Amino acid sequence: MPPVREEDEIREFPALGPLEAQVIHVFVDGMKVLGLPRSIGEIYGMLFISPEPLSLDDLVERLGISKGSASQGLRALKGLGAVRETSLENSRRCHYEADTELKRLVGGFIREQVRPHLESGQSKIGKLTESAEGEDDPERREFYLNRVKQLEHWMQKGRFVLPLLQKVLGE
Amino acid sequence: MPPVREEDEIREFPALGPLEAQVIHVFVDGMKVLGLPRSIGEIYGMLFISPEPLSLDDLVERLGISKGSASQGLRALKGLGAVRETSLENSRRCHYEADTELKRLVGGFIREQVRPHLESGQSKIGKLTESAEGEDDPERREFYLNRVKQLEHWMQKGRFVLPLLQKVLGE
DNA sequence: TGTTTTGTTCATTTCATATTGAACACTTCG
DNA sequence: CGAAGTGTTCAATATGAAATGAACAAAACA
Repeated sequence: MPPVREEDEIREFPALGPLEAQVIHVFVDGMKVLGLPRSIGEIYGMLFISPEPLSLDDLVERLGISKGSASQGLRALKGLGAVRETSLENSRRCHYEADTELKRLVGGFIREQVRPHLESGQSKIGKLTESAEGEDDPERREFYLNRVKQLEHWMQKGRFVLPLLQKVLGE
Repeated sequence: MPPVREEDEIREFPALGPLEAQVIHVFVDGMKVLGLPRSIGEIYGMLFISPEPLSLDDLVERLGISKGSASQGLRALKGLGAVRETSLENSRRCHYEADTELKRLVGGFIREQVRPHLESGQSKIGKLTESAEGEDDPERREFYLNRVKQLEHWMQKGRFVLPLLQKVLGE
């Protein structure tokens, strides 16, 4: 497998300059770490490095993605509070710009991506105790109940740590 | 689409009791959030809820996964420090048990999954400034340099927050 | 009203990644 | 030594999530 040269990466976005392409790569990687699709990274990166607000069709052209992707990506980013709509005068299209307040971004991510999973885990764990109680062998039952306790303890830590994170990262 | 009943989920693991199946589901979901493959969640979950250490073939049988998956999954879990090898007497096979110390788990995850990405992002961002300097229009250049600064600032926060996380979650 | 612009939806396709399983290496035993 | 037991590797495959794009609304014009 030949190594990927930087030029190759940049040709990925024929409509963009090197800086824009590099920034977008950073965000694509970042979003991947957070479990978000690459198109969302591309869109946010594009808006982040654009001095002017961009319309949906701007994104479609510059990134070479479909209208569907752009639409869905923008919806998700709005949900995260990562993108602001601005109604530019002398155009009836909607234009978007990146919101760069870390506190808001972290908050949105936690609200949309972390909390739901924590809560569903929470409810799953709630049902575990009764399953453990059903074990006949007392030694095993003890072990199982301990493990369930452990899980509950971890969840507790999780709930404790989230607001802390928000506070620390809040500028 | 008919709703998934709990029985259906449990039939997924014919060799397991309800408690084991439920616990494994919790870990599969959890690992998915962290971006790790389901087989790793299954293996760790199985070990977590097993009172005795299990061999590779135990995992293959009980979870219904391939030897290849089990082997690779165990390797990854060892890398994360989430699994301990114990050499059981009267068996020459290697047996494994879950390590449940949260501090160790968080540390392993940060070391294996988070740090590498942070560092690659770091180096990418390092190269951005020169690209921004290349912009001719002074107003745009100013904007670009500000955004790059912003990125650097975020990275800094990230590096600052990780050890804090480890400390807070350390039992 | 009909037409154009703008954006959304969702069945299909594409693509990245996880999983498989057969071949392989290494031990241990007889 | 050969045979059986144990675990790894990796090319091929299966799977699931994301991207596509055509059909569809909804609004803005003329």
